[in-house]
Amino acid sequence: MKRTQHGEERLSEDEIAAWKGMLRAHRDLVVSLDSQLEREHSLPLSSYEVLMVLADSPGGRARMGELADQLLLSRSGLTRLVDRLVRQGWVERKPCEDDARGLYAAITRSGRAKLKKARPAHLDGVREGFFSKLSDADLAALSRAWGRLGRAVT
Amino acid sequence: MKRTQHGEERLSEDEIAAWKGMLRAHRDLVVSLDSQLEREHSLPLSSYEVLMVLADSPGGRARMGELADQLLLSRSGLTRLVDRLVRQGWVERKPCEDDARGLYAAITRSGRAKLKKARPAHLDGVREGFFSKLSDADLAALSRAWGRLGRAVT
DNA sequence: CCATAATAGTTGTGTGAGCAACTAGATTGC
DNA sequence: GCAATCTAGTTGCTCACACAACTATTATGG
Repeated sequence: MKRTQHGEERLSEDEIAAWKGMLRAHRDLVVSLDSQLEREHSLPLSSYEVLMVLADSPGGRARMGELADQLLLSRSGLTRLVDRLVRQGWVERKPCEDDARGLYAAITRSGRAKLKKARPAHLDGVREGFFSKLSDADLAALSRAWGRLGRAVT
Repeated sequence: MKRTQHGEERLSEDEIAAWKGMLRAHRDLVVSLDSQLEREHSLPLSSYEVLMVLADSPGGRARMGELADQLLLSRSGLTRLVDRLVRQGWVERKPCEDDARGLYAAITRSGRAKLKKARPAHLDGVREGFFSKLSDADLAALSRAWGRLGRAVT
């Protein structure tokens, strides 16, 4: 495994494979999952993820800020995403008892129904495009790698 | 390593770690590299990538279509990205001798100069945020995993 | 050859995202 | 107990991108 040093003008073949491979794999997966959801359930991946996080949250609700953090989204981005979901009737905003500035986004009955329909297909998509192609050893190695990257800088 | 089956309503903890880990790692890295380039060189990552591909292409030029494919970008997206680079004077469009429909995007002298300044810092950023945190075994495992995912479907 | 279809790239248009500025409510400290 | 500050969320604005429609050129086949 050839490694390059600080300041060198190029990466090694090995490094390029690991790095560009990630960019491409990520891209291909996200695009394919998003278009599958859109095609089969008229649901963008971003909306799906909101419903999923909410459904798995206690009481089916979460504070706007927490939701934005979990979804790796800016707060304004989340505001508008939730707007769209509210328009569809899948989410509603609820006041927060102990902080009048705060709001909960809460999944509605109809949101749960939507998610119930979409979830199995989506998870199968992830299994098919990702897990099924990887061995146990691959998965373990990936988890280990993400753990190491996790302790981030800047 | 627990694996879930087709049709199951949830993923296992192990699966979630491997999957969400990739989403987060990718996101953190791209954001950090993009803002570093923007901060230190006023150069978005997307523009940097164009310059890099062109500089590494024979004759410092590539057909618009090929470029779009390499950068995982739509054709129209690339048209506008190249527009911006042309405005900066870092790239120029050149007619294609053997196909009057086609165009080359070609890196200019000033584009090469820009890249020369930005490249070491960017590569160090990748080394710091990615390679330096991973062992040889990790890198090999990642490459292997990307190779398996590569044989894609849909 | 000439009509039809395919291809390369650009342009019109809509959308989802971020940043900075804003509003409203909470917290701190003097 | 009230001014200064901070925090939660939204709104104004801009921008990069994708898709679909378009133009110009090349390839096909009858």
